[in-house]
Amino acid sequence: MPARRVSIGDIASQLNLSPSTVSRALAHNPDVSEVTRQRVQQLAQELGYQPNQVAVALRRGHSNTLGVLVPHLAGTFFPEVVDGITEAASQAGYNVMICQSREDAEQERKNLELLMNAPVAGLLVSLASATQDYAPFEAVRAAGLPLVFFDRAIEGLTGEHISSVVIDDYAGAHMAVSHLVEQGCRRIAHLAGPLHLAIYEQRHRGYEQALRDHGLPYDAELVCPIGQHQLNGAAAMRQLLQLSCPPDAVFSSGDLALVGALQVLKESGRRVPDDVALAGFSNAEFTALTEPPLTTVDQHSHQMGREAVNQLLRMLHADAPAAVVLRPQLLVRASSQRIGRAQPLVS
Amino acid sequence: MPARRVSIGDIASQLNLSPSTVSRALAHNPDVSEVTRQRVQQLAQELGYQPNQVAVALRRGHSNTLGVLVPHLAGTFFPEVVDGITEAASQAGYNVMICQSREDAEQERKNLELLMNAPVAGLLVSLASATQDYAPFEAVRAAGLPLVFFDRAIEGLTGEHISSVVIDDYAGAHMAVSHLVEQGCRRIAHLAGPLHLAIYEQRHRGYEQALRDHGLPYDAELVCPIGQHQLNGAAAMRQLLQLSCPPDAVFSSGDLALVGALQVLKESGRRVPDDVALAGFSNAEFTALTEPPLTTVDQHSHQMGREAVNQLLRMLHADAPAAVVLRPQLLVRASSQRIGRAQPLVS
DNA sequence: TTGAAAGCGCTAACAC
DNA sequence: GTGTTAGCGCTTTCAA
Repeated sequence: MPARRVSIGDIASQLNLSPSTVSRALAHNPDVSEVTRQRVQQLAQELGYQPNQVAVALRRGHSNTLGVLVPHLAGTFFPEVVDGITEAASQAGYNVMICQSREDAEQERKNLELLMNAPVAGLLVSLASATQDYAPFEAVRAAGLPLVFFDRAIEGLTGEHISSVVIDDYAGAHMAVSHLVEQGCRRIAHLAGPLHLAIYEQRHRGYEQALRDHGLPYDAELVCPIGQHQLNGAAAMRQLLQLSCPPDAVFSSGDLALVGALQVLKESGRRVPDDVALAGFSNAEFTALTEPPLTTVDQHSHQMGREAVNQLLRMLHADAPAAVVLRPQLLVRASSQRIGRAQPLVS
Repeated sequence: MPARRVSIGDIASQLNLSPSTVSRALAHNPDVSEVTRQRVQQLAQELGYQPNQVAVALRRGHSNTLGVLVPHLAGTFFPEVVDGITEAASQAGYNVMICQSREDAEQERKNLELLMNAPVAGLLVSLASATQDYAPFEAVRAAGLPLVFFDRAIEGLTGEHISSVVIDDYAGAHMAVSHLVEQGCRRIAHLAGPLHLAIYEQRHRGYEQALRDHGLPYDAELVCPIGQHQLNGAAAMRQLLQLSCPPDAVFSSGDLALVGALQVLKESGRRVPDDVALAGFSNAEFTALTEPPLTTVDQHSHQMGREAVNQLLRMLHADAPAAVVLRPQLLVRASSQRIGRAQPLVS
C-alpha cells in the first residue's frame, strides 16, 4: 500500500496552522515567526514532505525545467553537449528534459510542441538536418519562450528571446589546413561534407581561404563533397590516389570519412604522415585510437552545452540575447606531424 | 508581445458554452452533440489550442512522462538504449525526461527525487556504479511508482511494480570464449573489469566456464582485473607477453582495453589473429574501425531500451512485473577469425 | 445534451 | 505573524 504523499495541507492541519503559513515557513519567508518556521520545517522533515512540482508550475505559470532538443544522441558530440547542459542547468537549479528529433522535421515539430506544453522555462535546440520550414520556431518566438540554438542554428531567425551558441567552423578548418601547410604539405585535398549544410560550407570556406592565405592554388579536383561516412571517405581517397598529381595531405570535414581514407592509404602502402598527412574535424573518440592517431579539430562540445545554458539563464533574467561563437582547438596528433616529432621506436 | 495561450475557458466563452462542455468535446466524449463537437474542434484548431499539460497532470494526479535515469551518456551504449527508450515511449504516446547520475550516488538520489516530483508515470533506471545505499529506491517502491531497471539492476530489490531488463553477460562471455577455442586458441587470457561489479563478474564466470566446457585449464595468471581503459589494456598486454608461456588469444570484458592490447601486440610484431586472436565486449563504434576490426559481443542496446519501455507499459496496465534477460550476439570480425576466412590481398 | 461547482496542491494579495 | 480567499487550467461528479 503506497503511502500517500504528504501535502502542505497535511502539515497545516497537524500543526493547527493555515496552509499559507506553512507555505511561507517552507519558503523561508521572513514574515513568519522563528518558532513557527522551526516547527513547520521539522514536521516537514519528519513526514518527508516533497513539494508537488506540478502544482507549483501550474501556480507560477512556468517550471524549473529546461527543454533540450537534439537531432540524435549517437556519436560523441551531442552527448557531450547534453552533458554540459545537464551540468550547468543542475548547478543553476534547473532540471533538463531531453528530446530527440532523429533528424526529422516532423518529429522536431512535435517535440517542440510537447516541450512548450510540458511546460519548460526555456528551450535549447540544435536543428534537425531535414528542417526546411521554420514556422514551429516562429511559434516559439511568438510565445515569448526563451530559445537558444546550439551548433545548428537558423541563420535568419532573431528575436527578443533568441540566442545562439555555435562554433567557428571557418576558423577550425583554417587552423587545420594552415597546420598542414606548415608541416610542408602543398597539395591538400578536402573531404567536404554536404555543402548545403552551413557547418560544412563554412569548413570548406576555411579550407579554401587557408590555401589562398599561404599562396597555394585552390584545385577543384582535390575537393570531394561526400557524405561523412567511412566508406565514402575510402572511395574518395581511392579516386584521389588515381590523380596524375595525387595529394600530399587530406583535410576532412569529419573524422569518420578520414578513417576510411587512412585505411585506403595504408592498404596502398603510403606512409602517414610522411607521404600523406591527415587532419579531421570533430575529435571523435576513435581518432585517438587509430594508428597513427588522427589530428583533428576539437569543438569544445561540453563547454558549448554550458555556454548555451548560460545564455538561456541570461535571457531568463531579462538580459539581451546574444550570438556566441566558440573558437575551436586544433589537436595535433601523429597523423599530421612531420617536423619536430620524436624518432619512431622501430627504424 | 507574446500572444497569450488560449485556454478551454477562452473557447467556451467565444462559443457561449461552458468549459466542461468544451473539455468533453475535445476529449471526444460521446455525450456531447455532434454539432457542438465540430464547432469546438474547429475553433480550437483555428485558435491553435494546446492543452496545458501541467494542469492536466495536476488534475489527473499523474503525467504522460517517463523518467529515465542513466549513469552517463558517454560512449555508445547508453545513448543507444536511450534511443530505444525514446522511440518506444513516443510510439506509446509518452514523452521522456532524461537525467544523468554521473555515476554518483548522491546525484542519483537527487534525480530520483526530482523525477518523482516531476512527476512521471514511471521510472527507467540504470544504477550508478557508486550506489551502495538502496534506500532511495525503497522510497520509489513505497510510492508505488512503476520502476524498470535496465542493464544495471539491484539484485535483491523486487516488488509489486519493479521489473528489470538486463543482458546475459555470462552467455555473451561464454560465446566469445567458445568461439576463440573453436578458432584453435588454447591459452586464452582475460582482461576482466572490476569484479565487484555484477556485469564484469558474470563475464568472468562465462569466461571460466567456457574454458572448462572445452576441457581447458583456468590459469589465474592469465586473468587481469583492470579498469576498462585503453592504457590499462596496453599495460596488461605487455605483462601477458612477458609470461614464459604467453597467451594465444585475449578475451576482454570491454572494447577499450582491447584496443590497448591490440596496439601493444602490433608494436611487438605479433600478427592478429594468427599469433594472438582478440575478442571484446560491447560493440563500441570503434571496434569496426581498427585494423583488424575487432570481434565483439553486441548488447542489443537499442532493443534493451525498447524492452524496458514495454515492461514499464505492462506495469502501467497493472500487469505483473518481470525480469527480462536479453541474449547478446557475437559479432565475429577479423581479429579472431583464423579459419574459413578469405586469403589476405597482399601475401 | 449541457451547465454549475468542486477540487487537484500550491502561492500571493489582501485582510486582521 | 497569521488566516482567509481566490485562482492557475483542467476534468469530473452531480444536477438540470
